[in-house]
Amino acid sequence: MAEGSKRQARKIPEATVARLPIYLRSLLEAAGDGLPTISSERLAELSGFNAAKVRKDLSYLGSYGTRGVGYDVEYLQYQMSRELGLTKDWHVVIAGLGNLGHALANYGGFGDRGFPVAALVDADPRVVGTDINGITVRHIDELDAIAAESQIDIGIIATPASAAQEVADRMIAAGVSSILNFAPTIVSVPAEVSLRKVDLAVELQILSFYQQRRGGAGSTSSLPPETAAAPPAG
Amino acid sequence: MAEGSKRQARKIPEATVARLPIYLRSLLEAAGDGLPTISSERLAELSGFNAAKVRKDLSYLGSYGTRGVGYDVEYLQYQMSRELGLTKDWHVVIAGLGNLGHALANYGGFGDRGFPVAALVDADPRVVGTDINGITVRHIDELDAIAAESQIDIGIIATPASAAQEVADRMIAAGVSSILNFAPTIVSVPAEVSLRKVDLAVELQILSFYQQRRGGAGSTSSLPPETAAAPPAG
DNA sequence: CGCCGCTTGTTCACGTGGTCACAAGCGCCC
DNA sequence: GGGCGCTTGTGACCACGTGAACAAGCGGCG
Repeated sequence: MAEGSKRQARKIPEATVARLPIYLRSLLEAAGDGLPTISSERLAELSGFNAAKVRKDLSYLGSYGTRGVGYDVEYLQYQMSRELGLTKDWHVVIAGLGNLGHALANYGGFGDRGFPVAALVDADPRVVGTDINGITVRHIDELDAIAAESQIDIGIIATPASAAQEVADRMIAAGVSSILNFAPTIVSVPAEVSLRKVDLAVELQILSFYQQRRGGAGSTSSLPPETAAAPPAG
Repeated sequence: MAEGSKRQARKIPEATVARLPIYLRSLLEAAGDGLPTISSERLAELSGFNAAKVRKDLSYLGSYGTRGVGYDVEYLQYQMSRELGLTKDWHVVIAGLGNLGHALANYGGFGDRGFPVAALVDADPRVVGTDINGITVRHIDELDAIAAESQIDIGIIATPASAAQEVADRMIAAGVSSILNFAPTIVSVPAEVSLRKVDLAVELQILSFYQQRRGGAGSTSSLPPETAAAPPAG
């Protein structure tokens, strides 16, 4: 069968992709204020970037703006959601129900934003069988069965570092092709799997570096840090 | 008073700074295995980068390697810790004791790595006064007093988005010059304050983008994402 | 004591991303 | 219906980061 439509798959830079969710959040804010259209300048304020970058980023999605007027908030919101793949729900499995995993499982913001938690898994028999936020924790050995019951799109690793690689391997074996890793260790995945990582200790250490450079308690300034993001690793 | 020593403050690229904590973690691993020295190639394996990048990054710290041999693990570890400002403890205050803040407060990994939690603050009177991991939650209005009692170096914002900016402002007023923001909103800080942000929803949406591009359930591959990090915003 | 292999540190070329500036184009007003 | 102001979209330039290739240099062996 041929490709669905004449979708030419314009290549969107990684740096731009990382900003799209921020734009989308800003658009939601603007829509909440009842604004029908928004200019690149205003969107830049809301998202924390500059207007030129906003315009260039949006141009990768297509020419959805109107010169002299701005962007139609609702329409741009729709197009951006579509581009980000947010028109469908992505089912998430959380592995590791320690402090962090527990907090993630209880956090309701995922389901609201189109990422419902479909399953929770752990290896500790004392945790397996308990209920968290209405979901029963199952053993990680059941991962294949869980994936067979319902589609699992994204795996979140909230285990200790020592277990992270094996958990990732099992997720991939079960058909998961996007992984978000919170464990403070390197996880290797094949090229067709996306991997992103969040490491709290690393973030603190980066802050520590810049704070020390400023002279410990803040005197001469050196370089201010602002977080960027890259695309997931294949 | 003149500068302490002939510290010439070589400029380390932001991208390199973001990798230093990863190298340091890899060095700890190597030291745990009892290795006296390590080559750039092996360090590249452990840290997930390539050898050329490792060598270039390390060269910014100085010529701490020995040709034909490699890098002395312990010495490099020390130099890197010093550069990252990890020779002293950085005291952390966590604002917002919801799911995430609670998990962060209970997570012991911070203190171990040189970032002891010095205080917890919240605005909710039902939370103020409770004990978490041996620390009593205080009201956010006491932030100035808390900072006066003991040095506070880094502020972690784990509040709802609506409160984030005000919390940040109060932290800065209390003398905090490094902030890690978990709230899904833009926070503005003056140039002399470092800001980094972690947004779980954004991470998931980036994964969603690449997964959709691959064809939903994974067929043709497009681009794999690997997380990068930038320096904190001033 | 000289040679040889190994690994670093650096240089160079390339690609990506960011910034600026400006022409194109749309809507409104007169 | 024509002109004018406003905002987009894009093209060119520049800085940064990456990747490879190579010379410099150290240690060990004969």
